[in-house]
Amino acid sequence: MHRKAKAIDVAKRAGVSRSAVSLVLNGRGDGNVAKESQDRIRRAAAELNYSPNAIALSLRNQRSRVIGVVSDEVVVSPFDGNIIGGADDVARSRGFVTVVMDTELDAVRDEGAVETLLDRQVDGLMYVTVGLKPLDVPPGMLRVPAVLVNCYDSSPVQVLPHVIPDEVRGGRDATNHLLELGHWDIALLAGDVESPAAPLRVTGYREAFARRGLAVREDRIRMAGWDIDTGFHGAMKLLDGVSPAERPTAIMCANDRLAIGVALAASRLGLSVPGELSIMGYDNESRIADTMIPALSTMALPLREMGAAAMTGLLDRLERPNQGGGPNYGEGQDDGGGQDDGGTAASAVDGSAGETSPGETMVECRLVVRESTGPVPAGRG
Amino acid sequence: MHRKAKAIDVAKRAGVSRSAVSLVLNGRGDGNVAKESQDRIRRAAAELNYSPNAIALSLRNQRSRVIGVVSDEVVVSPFDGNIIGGADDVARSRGFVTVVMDTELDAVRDEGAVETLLDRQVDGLMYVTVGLKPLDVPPGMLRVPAVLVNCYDSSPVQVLPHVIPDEVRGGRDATNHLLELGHWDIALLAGDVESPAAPLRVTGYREAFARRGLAVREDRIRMAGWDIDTGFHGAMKLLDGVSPAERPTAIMCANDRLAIGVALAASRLGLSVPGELSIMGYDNESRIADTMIPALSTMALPLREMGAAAMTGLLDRLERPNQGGGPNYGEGQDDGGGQDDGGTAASAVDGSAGETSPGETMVECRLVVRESTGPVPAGRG
DNA sequence: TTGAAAGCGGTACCAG
DNA sequence: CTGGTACCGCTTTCAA
Repeated sequence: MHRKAKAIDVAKRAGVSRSAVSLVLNGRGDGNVAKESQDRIRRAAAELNYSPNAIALSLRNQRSRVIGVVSDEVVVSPFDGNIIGGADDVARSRGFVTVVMDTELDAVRDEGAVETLLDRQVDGLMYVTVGLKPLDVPPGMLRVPAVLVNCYDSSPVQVLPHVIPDEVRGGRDATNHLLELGHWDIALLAGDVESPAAPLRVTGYREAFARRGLAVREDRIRMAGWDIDTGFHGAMKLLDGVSPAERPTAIMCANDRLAIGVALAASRLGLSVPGELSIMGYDNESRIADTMIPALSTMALPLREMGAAAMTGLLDRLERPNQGGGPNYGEGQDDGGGQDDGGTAASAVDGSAGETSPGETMVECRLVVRESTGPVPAGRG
Repeated sequence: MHRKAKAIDVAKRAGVSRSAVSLVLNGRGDGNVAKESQDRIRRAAAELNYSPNAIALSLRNQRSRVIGVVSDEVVVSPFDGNIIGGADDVARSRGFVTVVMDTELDAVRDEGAVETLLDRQVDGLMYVTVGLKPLDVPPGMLRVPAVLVNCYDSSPVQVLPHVIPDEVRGGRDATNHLLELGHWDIALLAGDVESPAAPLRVTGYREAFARRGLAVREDRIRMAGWDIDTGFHGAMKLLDGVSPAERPTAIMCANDRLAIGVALAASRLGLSVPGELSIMGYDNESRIADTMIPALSTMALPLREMGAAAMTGLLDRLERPNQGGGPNYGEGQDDGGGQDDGGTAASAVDGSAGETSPGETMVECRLVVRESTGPVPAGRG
């Protein structure tokens, strides 16, 4: 097992110069290199298993075809990994590679990660978070085209485009699903107030009621955290010792783990799901929602689509040179306005993504109906 | 916002040559550069916010201080991300960075990922899988020091060291925990046969019984998959319509989601946990095991420790040059033996990891006792 | 103590 | 159509 072949090795073997090798292997052989030489070069390259040294290439070309992905905890946490999957798909299909660095929620580390990536000449940067949240954008991110996914610039001036799920609509559609099944007494276990996603989903819930001219009972909305135990306790309060006529006929949860807690409570109380109680999840957590007993109806986050939309927009900006959105090379005076508007990063992904405001792309959540929701019990319609 | 400063900019600003800058910033200033110049250089560097271009550095030094991590699906799946977290911790503490590429289970892509990483001059490679499994090692991995985590070379000659959890011992310790609580009729929901982990955990279960001279009832062991629904159905078969004297007093599950299914079955049947039935999980899945109702006793996989042990071993090999284990540079004849024995990659991590065979490091799982296990019910001891 | 120059592996220009 | 050469940013050796 010898060291890797380099261009000069190929050149020697084919009896030509390095430059010829370069031209041919980059498809610029015709018109510059004799057909014969081309063949010999290609053959030699294949035999030596030659591939150009990406490092040297990056140095020479001043671009690396690498997109740096920094995440707050996408890698180590069980959630939202598919954002990176979706982003990586489109990156690869366009000849880029992504390298991921996870900061494990250490805010100091993200600046370091960005600098490291920048020092490695990444052509673009993408920041991905677990769960929707405002982000203190590391300053380095402004030096190359960049995009935020599942998060948004917490500063008043939004310089970077971002891609987020349409949580309001998600909450509304989830509620609508229940409304359409005849439920009107629908409790909402809504996560905690610190998370930006929770209130948005609540807004959607309210909108769904409002659009039908139905009043929402405020005591049906409970901030209940995000975990199984809080879902359980929330449900017990709603259901335990309450007469059938008084209890909600459906419980909508801000995530699937909450829904597990509710299901646990229901079965402890001997309530059948969805016969006596419908349960709606959120997130469509893989290996959870689909295999629950009963399988959870839920609202799927469009993770892959978000990643894909973000990467598509980023690469579009990258490959459309001198169109703004690129790094500020400092050549020429910074005339006028000053603030870069983020270019046109938005890109529709199979119809489910659309640009909603300059630099903001919202992607629709997808309703997944399984077994945990059903018609409102007789007598409560 | 101008383009990044380079060494020559620092040199100009400090009124010295590029070489002086390089020397000083690499700590080799004393004895080569006048104290005064040193100060000026350092000041200039700070003012310009200079950091060397890592690409140029890699090209020049032929080493990048980057470790490439390729995973089958660690990033996109909800599991085992902490292996990478643990690995990254030690890499950073030793001045390396890790870049992660996920193949999303596409066996073709892993070869490509390895080549991409190699072309980018990574100093070492680490392959991480979700769940213990044999691996067809991509040939490129043999070109630099490399290590396998949570997987092992499927070929007969094991050239690469690997770090895996001690599943047999985990199964044994879990079973022991139940045995110590007085249970002897312990059912085992054991995953599926295709996974290497499942049979190992079963082996541990058998060992625990054997060491106490207890016979295991074969009909108590069921291959039940890995998900909530299969756990539920498995438990229903064990418990539904079975008299208290006949049913197992504890169910041990091969993972935590199985345990959720069991808990669901128990509450549907009105069985209290752990009063009438103890439930034991495996994996200590975050946000699941700790928040279940009741909180799950489980066997924690030593994910961070595995990652840390693997990275420690890898870096040790890397920084101990010409000691075998490094890449074969092809200089000098390949004398004798031929097969690289993998060097001494094993490294103890706070006492819980030990080398068990050449190139194999096993890390102990950790028993986590919570609320779902308790003393055997009266009358069944 | 300092600066000039070579070279890491490529690409691209330019003279032959 | 071909080969020589400059250059990307940095480290390192060597001569002044």
